[in-house]
Amino acid sequence: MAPVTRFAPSPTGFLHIGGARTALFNRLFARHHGGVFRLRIEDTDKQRSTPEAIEAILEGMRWLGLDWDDEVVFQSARAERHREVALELLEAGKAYRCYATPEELKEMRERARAEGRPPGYDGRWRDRDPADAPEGVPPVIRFKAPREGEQVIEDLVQGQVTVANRQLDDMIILRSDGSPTYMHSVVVDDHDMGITHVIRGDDHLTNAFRQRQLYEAMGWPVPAFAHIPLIHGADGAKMSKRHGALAIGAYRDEGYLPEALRNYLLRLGWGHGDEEIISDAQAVEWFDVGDVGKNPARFDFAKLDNLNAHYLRQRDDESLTALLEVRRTARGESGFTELQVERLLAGMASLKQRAKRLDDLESAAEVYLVDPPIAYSDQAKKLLTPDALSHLAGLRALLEASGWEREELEATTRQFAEEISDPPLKLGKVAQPLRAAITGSKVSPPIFEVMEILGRKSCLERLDSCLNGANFS
RNA sequence: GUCCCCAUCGUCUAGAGGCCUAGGACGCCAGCCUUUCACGUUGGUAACACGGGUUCGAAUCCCGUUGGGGACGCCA
Repeated sequence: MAPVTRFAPSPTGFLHIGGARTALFNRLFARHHGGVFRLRIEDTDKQRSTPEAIEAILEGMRWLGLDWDDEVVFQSARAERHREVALELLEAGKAYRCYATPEELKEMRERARAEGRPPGYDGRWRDRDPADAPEGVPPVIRFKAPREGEQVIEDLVQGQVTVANRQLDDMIILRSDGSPTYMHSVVVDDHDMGITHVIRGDDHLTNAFRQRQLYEAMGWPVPAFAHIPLIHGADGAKMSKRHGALAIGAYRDEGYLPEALRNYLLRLGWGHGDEEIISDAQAVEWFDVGDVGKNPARFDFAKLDNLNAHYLRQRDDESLTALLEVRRTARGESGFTELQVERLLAGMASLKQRAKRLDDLESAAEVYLVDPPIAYSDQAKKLLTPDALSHLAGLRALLEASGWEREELEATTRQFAEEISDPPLKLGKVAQPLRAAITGSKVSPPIFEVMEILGRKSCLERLDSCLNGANFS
């Protein structure tokens, strides 16, 4: 039977990096086994769920390239069905009404803790006569969990994990307002959606035991579980949603490519021999959830950057130019002119070799985007000593008559430095100030390439403005 | 407090009793390439948490210690 997996985020925050990895693994597992990957939005908490968050999650999934099958299931739309199952359990004597007040519950927990017992509900309404029900108190419905024995889960990642039933209390499946709780909805939905493999974060492991009890009470087949370890921050602390730039959109904004993030996330907790650069097709072919490690991984931006740089170099120049334009218009600035596009396309090959992220690429691309007079960095100014400026003045005269292919430009500059200049100079002595004058920066792509792309007119303009106006020393 | 899980270079990992004087990648350091920066390339640094077993032999199996993490809501 082909497996059916699902990613089931709750829209109380944005899609974060841990959720993205969970979704990735679910998708890869399904694709690998020729199964189905579904998406369910767990929006049963009406107070905290927002339409913005739902949209952000869907957008994050799409951006990351995590396409899902079938329609998105909204848990809130299924409340009636959840209630129906809860009532069925009540009818069958596998659940009961409980009238305990929040104060009583709190006290129970405190006492249990003080006495060294597992904290939780003590079952005081479990076998009580319904006639004892207090007037006017709406009850919750609790699941009558087995008290003896144990729950054994054969987790695909964690291995066999056992918990004694006495550790688990009678959980609420229907709130006093009649709405279903998460623990209950998940089981009903996973069953109804035909989920065969529940792949989710390690933080749900203990939930699995309770959920297993419910499956059994309903006589439903228990799905396979795979609880994958959580991602930790660089400091080893857990990566909470509050930890700053962790929403998936933040990675996009900082200039990470979805394929780089996918590759990075895949290698967190999973490996395939010595493979580091793994294409989507290879990922589908190689990935199996059983190979996921049990130890939590720390998030390392340096490695992500390295992967991102790799995929940046891999991208074609057109798509990179388009990406740059999108970033720009997203800030409310105008798109590129024809000339700018022409220059970017010509220069992209060496530009992308120098960038780790799109924002690096963007600032490196500035050379081709600004009009003179250009701004000079402090380091560029340092390069433009009186001596250097006089060299540039000499070079300018030769440039006037030089061919403008990069090789010709280099030959001209070399000729000036090594033959005309007295005493002779090393190429760098002239090329560096030239770079500063043309680009306003100490670093850039090969200067003769930049000059070729910029064209004669623009370069001489920049040179003149540097030579005339400026006093850099 | 109760229960559960984890433990190989700084980080991600390979390793399923001899192939391990522990491999790869990122980072870091150095060399080469070079008009800068990068790319590329060559080399280097660096780990089996600790203590007991089991075994002819343990990073790999068992137990304990320590250290990390997670779960214990009418949240999901």
